[in-house]
Amino acid sequence: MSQVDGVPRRVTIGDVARAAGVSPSTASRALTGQGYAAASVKLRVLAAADRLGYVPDDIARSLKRRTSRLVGVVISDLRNQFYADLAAGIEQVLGGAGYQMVLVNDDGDADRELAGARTLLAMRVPGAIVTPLTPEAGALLTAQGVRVVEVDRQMAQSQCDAVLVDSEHGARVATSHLLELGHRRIAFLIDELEWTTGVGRLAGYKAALRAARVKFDQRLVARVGFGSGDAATALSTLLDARPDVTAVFAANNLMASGVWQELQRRRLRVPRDISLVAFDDLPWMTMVQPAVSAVSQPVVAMGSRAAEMLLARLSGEFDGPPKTEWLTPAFERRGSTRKLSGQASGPRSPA
Amino acid sequence: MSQVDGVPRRVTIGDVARAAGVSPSTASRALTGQGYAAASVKLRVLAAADRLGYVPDDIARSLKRRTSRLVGVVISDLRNQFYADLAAGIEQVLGGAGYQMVLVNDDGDADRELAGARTLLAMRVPGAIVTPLTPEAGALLTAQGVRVVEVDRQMAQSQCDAVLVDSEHGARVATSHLLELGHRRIAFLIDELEWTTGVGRLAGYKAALRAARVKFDQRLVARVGFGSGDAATALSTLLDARPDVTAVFAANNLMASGVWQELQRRRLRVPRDISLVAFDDLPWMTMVQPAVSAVSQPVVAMGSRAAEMLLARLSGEFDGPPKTEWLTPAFERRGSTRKLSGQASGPRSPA
DNA sequence: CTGTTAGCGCCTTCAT
DNA sequence: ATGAAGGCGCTAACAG
Repeated sequence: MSQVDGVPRRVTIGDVARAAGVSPSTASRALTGQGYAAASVKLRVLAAADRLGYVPDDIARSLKRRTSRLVGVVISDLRNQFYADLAAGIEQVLGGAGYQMVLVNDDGDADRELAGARTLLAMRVPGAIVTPLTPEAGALLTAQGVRVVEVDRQMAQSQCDAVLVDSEHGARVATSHLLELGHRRIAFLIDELEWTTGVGRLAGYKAALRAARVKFDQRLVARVGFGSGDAATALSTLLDARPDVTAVFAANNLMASGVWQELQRRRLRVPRDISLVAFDDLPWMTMVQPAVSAVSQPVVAMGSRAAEMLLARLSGEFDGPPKTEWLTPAFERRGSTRKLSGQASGPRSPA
Repeated sequence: MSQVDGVPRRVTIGDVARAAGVSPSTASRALTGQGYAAASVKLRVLAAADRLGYVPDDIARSLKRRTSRLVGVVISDLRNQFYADLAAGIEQVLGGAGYQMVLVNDDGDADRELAGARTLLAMRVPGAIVTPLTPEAGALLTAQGVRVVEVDRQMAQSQCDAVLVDSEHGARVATSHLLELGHRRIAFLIDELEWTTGVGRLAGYKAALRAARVKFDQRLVARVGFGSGDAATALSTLLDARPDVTAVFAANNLMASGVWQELQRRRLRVPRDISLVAFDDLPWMTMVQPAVSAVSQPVVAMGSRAAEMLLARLSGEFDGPPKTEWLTPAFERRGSTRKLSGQASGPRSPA
């Protein structure tokens, strides 16, 4: 009955069938509810299964059905709350539908992204949700029949569903806010311009300037590395070169954090000496004094929505051509932005 | 060759074998490296596999081997950075060893934890890492031969490995710090006293008081609900009842956040009017002014270590009785704590 | 409504 | 060193 090590052999559907006095197939039908099974028999089988502590083997089931109940989720950095929230939203919907989430972190590395895709392929996942780094990984999966939904950003070439936030809109609103307050020289910090996110945010910034008839100045745009201290350094350099800057737009939460630290280090008073807006709203932004005005993205909802779209694809309920959904971010005006005072063109007052 | 929908039938080891002119068994040996295979044959098989884009089917492989390369990770709340960091640490180690992480969020609900355990059982995971809510889930897994490692907290009855932070030590150091600064009436906010974490933190707090010969006052301990605003409310009630409180110990990052907000709302100046220490250090604690003194836990390392222990168990490399490892937290003294001024017994100055 | 048969894709004896 | 055969646990046809 049990093995030497004390772990009993797992009970199979055969055991249940025997205990209930039926064939394995009948047991299977009774258990899964697929196909015919007399009510009385069904009861007997269920009772036997319960009594024996039967747990169906998903592996065998998946092999037979040629697909699993696993959904791959490939994100860039779980330690960034943005991605964690995304994953949380995804997991919530997936779990509710009986699917499991296999989480792969690619650390922003395209090779790891591709390796992750290959792993998912080997696992025969029916679908995947990715924050894409390159078009390759998604293409590989799609080519093998895996349903893919891109979240947060979209790779131009990709031919799959996507759930995105309207970056352009968010950045435009935030920038317009600064412009309305009288700011004219607004530094724009961003760490990438390859994805729809970076491109969209810069486009929104520019669009707002254009609408306000303020000339775009390339030198106010700082392209920042991905390191944690890079934003602070970049801002430092920029502020030294351009003492006339009166506001900063940090294009994501990492930049915002670096900017905040640098402003503190320089003892610049926000918003008196300089105004700040961030794209992507995080809890710390309302804990600091003053709270940081930010473009708030519905991150968890974005994850949930992506999972819903994927599930609809998998169930066949939704079968049209690739669809892209846009979620609208909300601008949260808080204390870090204020009307530019009298000497609009004067340099910042030193600490 | 390919099906109507354009998705080619997946290439199996049989296809590879045929292309290489060998039998499936030989192809298997060549591909896995298990068993004999002539060098030349191996090369031919590998080439064929590569050419055909062969991806071994993990499901079939798992069925045969009766175990998968998936490790279950059950945590309480991915949106809490603590758990996200834990998961990140786990994923990093797991991924490096060719394992995948199935992430299950139980939302602090015992039923969901148990359901998650059952799912993992069905998936035939060889191991799981859990932040336990109850002993049941872990016991169920262990009983079925799944290797379980508990992280962060330990359920008394459990007979499995665990990686924990020394809560008692951390809380003692933080409390002693306050005592050394002259504080005598230190509020202690905690949301649970069922787990080793809560118990340990309270024990550390008490131990420090004892060492300083300060009488423990039960009325200074606020038992707080799990909601986001609960900590603020609880602190509010406590401060009203005890205007003589001069310092607050928030026993986790959620409490700390609630406390911070309440102190802000009351316009209490930290550390002048009241000192604050937190257990569990989060980024926002160094962004606010003053920065919050905190017991910093090696969260990512704890996750990594748990994964390492699990892998050692799975490989058979480690085979002794259950082992519990303790990681030591570090106290980060920052601006939120300061020496109690002259009128040590006077009430806080009103805002 | 039920049982028999077959096979998902792989690996692993066991012969050769 | 290689191939043939069998089976992991389950379920979908098919026959009854």
